[in-house]
Amino acid sequence: MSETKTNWKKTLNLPRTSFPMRANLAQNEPASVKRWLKESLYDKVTEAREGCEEFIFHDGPPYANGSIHVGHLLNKVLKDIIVRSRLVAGKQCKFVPGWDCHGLPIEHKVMTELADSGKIEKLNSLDESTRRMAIRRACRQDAEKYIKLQRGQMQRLLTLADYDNPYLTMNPRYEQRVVETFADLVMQGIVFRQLKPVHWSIANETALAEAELDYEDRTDPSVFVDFEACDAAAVAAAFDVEVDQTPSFMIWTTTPWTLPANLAIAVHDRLTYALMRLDGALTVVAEDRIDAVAAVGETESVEKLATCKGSDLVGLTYRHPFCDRTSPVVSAEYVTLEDGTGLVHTAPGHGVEDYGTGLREGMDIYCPVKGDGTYDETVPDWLHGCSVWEANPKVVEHLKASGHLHASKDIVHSYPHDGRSKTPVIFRATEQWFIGVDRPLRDGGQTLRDMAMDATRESVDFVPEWGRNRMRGMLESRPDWCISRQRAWGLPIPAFSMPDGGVFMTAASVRAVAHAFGERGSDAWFNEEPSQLLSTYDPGSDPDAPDGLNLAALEKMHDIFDVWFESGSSWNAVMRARELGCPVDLYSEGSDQHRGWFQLSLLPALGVTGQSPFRCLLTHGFMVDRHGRKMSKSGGNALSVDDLLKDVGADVCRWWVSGLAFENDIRVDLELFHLAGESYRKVRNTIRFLLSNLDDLECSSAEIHELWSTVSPRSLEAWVLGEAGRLQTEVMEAYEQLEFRKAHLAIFDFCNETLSAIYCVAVKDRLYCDQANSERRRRTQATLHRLAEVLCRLTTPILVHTADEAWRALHGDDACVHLEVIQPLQVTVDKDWPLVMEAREMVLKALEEAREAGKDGIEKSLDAGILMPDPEDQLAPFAEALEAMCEVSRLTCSKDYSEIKIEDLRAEPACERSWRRDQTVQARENGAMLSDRDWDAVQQSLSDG
RNA sequence: GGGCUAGUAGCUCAGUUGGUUAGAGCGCACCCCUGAUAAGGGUGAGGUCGGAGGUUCGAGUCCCCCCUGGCCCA
Repeated sequence: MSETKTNWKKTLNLPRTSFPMRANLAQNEPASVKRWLKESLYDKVTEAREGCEEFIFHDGPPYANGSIHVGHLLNKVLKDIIVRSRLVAGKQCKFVPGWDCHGLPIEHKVMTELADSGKIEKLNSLDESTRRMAIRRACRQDAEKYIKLQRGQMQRLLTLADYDNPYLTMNPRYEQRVVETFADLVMQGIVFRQLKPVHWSIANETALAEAELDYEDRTDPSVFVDFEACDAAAVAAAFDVEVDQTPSFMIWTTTPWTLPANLAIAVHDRLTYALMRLDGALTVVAEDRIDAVAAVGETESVEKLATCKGSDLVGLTYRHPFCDRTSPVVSAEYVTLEDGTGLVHTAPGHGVEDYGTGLREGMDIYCPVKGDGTYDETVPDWLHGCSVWEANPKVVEHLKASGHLHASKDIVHSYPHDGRSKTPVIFRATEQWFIGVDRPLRDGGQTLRDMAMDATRESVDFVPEWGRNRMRGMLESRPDWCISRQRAWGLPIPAFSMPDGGVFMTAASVRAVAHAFGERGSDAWFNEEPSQLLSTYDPGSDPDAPDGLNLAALEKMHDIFDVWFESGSSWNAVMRARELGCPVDLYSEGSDQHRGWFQLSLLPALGVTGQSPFRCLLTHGFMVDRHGRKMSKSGGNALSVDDLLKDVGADVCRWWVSGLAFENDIRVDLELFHLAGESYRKVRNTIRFLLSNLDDLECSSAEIHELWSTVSPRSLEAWVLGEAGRLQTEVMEAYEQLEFRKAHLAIFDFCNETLSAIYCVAVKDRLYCDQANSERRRRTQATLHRLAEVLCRLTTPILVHTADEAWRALHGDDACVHLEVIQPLQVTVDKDWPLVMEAREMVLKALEEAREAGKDGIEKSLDAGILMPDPEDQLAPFAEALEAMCEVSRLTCSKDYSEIKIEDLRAEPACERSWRRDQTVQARENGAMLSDRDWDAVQQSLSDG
């Protein structure tokens, strides 16, 4: 029996293919990468699309530090899907990858390494320029190392980009463009220098941007301090009472170290304040804070003497508890009753709000704290040279001893920390460079903020749409942009100091330095004299040049640009410089870039060009672990990209990315990659089935086209090609709309349902059992061929390796699917197909019921015949197709049947070759039971040898 | 503390302007096939829609409050 079986097997056209079931992606993908690099695929594709409609995309630069993580994987793969989906749609889409190279993280790491290797002392013995150059050399090497590493990893993710010509923010030509962008802003009159409290990292002795801060819990002393009034009678008058001693104003602070810089007490005009007798002492606090203040001081007796409005207190003066000066009570809107005393300690040199009050009241922006976090000589002796953190307990002790301390208690609160050194930052007033968002531009008179609000109102698209509100909310309230840093690893701000203490920097002088940077790199700032840097500068033709300018007397200043200004100029330094197109059609990054790169690209572009650098912003969410918590390296819940690539391969990672609802949080877990692997395998096996039945198809492409394009509208082929056409439209639209998940699901459903569960099952019999070169089989093969091509082209943006592997199996090893463009697919399909599919569902259900009918149930569908009710004679023309789709031996349609009936055909003979029990089965001359079709096929294959 | 955002079957997600028994895929269970075979097919069981109120004849969908995440700020 088994021998006979084997014999029949030999006469069948069974599937055969070199396209393996197991993808072995980890092993095979690197070969694809190598081949594409060797063939210069990126250049080939951009050349092939020369002159086509363009889609302008711009890559935001990742920071050149460390190995890539899953976040990069998501970001880069999404971008690659965007680019490749435009390419397969027939558009030109260039992609220049970039890296952010300067900045604190690299410098901090390099400094740590230098310290660890004991070189830091030698470094500190060098003169300033030499020292900075030594640091810069080490930083550049470090950045280069990681660019190389990350580039390899990104290529391993099968991304297509101009990796031979990336943009690096540390390249001279890039630096030149950044400084030129700056020159334009200087020309607009919105760049200024100002003393201003900024977040200051004591550890790194630099001002920090918001983006460089981490908020962490910290324990600080929370103190309630009495400031003695100068004039008891004036206070008494404000409250309209008599007093027998000098009252105090009580303030509250969690930064006792800022008390030496106190220059005012702020109250709110409309709040009610009370004159209290607390355990015998006269004190002023907000009426609603009395209980809280009394409680924290463990006060034994509380007596309210009188009340007045805050406005009545304004103008009164008080004596500083340990500095020799008197200061005023002032009014401020931000005073609240949420905590403290309702009287706010104000130090204009140490707080943003205090600073605003100080400016308004004409106070000094007094800051006695030096860059290293210690006090200068303007404070009392006992604090000289003391660090602010040491000062906290000292100040508390001093206040206690002098009787000014009402209460002190440690509290835990959220406090800004330097993201890199993990040390707490302070607010400290320093001279910084700013780009003003509320200063009118010389051209047009609008402010950057107004322009940004206008641009984001309607001329920029947001995906998802809520990004608009988010970004506009940020723009509405953002402060002036502090663009200066006091570090070595960065692009110098080309400002010079003059002998009279003034600062020299005009649009023209900045352009001259930009030119020098473009020629010789920004290292020139450290290696060259001002006269060399300004060699192309002509004071005579610079209307902004100060009177009596003496170039020989200039000295270079030491600030560098905030790295965000560098990356925020990329629309100019890359897209305009390389004539790639600006405004750009799409920027796509994580949603944190609403405040980062998006906003900080928008502002300079508006200042320079008057318009937004992007037409659309796409954002994706952030990776969270399996419990929905944020990913952290230290938490040990981060997955390594290298491990993922070894484990599941890039195509599976890409398949996973394409299926994500990426605008929200993205749960990352190894198990999810394995699940993506299973669904990838489904797609792969479906393609494999198509390919494996094309092994013996030796028709020209014209013949194949003729075969599939002329199928009968009622044939299975017409149906499946119609479905494929729908799929192609749906997927291409989804790509266009940036809805990759939709494309992913459509492709999967098509493979899983339309092909695997329905079409492939239906055509197996004819593929395997029909004569190899019969018209019906060839037509089916032509259809499979077409389906395989459609699937390859549609999956090209996602399954980069697999689509190409299949394409090469189809068209030979010299072919490359990545040069392909989607082709229209049109075939006439009968309108009654929905009825047929409905009938199929009903038959399958009926067969299942027949199967479960007990131990005598019909278990194999080929043992069954179907009597199909067909009241309108609509199904009869599809009987052959329906029979094939249900895998039954016989299907008869008639208006005489009232419901689906299953015929038990087990008494009829089965064909030994096709296992079908069709009525033509009979004993043949060789003794075998075969159907007519199979008997013919056997004879044919024998005569063919 | 503020702005934006999310919370629907074990998992990933759909759920149109409020309207019949809340859908899909995966996974799971059971069955078939062994001529896609480390494959393929069929059937089925899973949900008080984060929680509490409210509006309405009717709410996953609208309003309010709360809880738990995420991003960005303070």
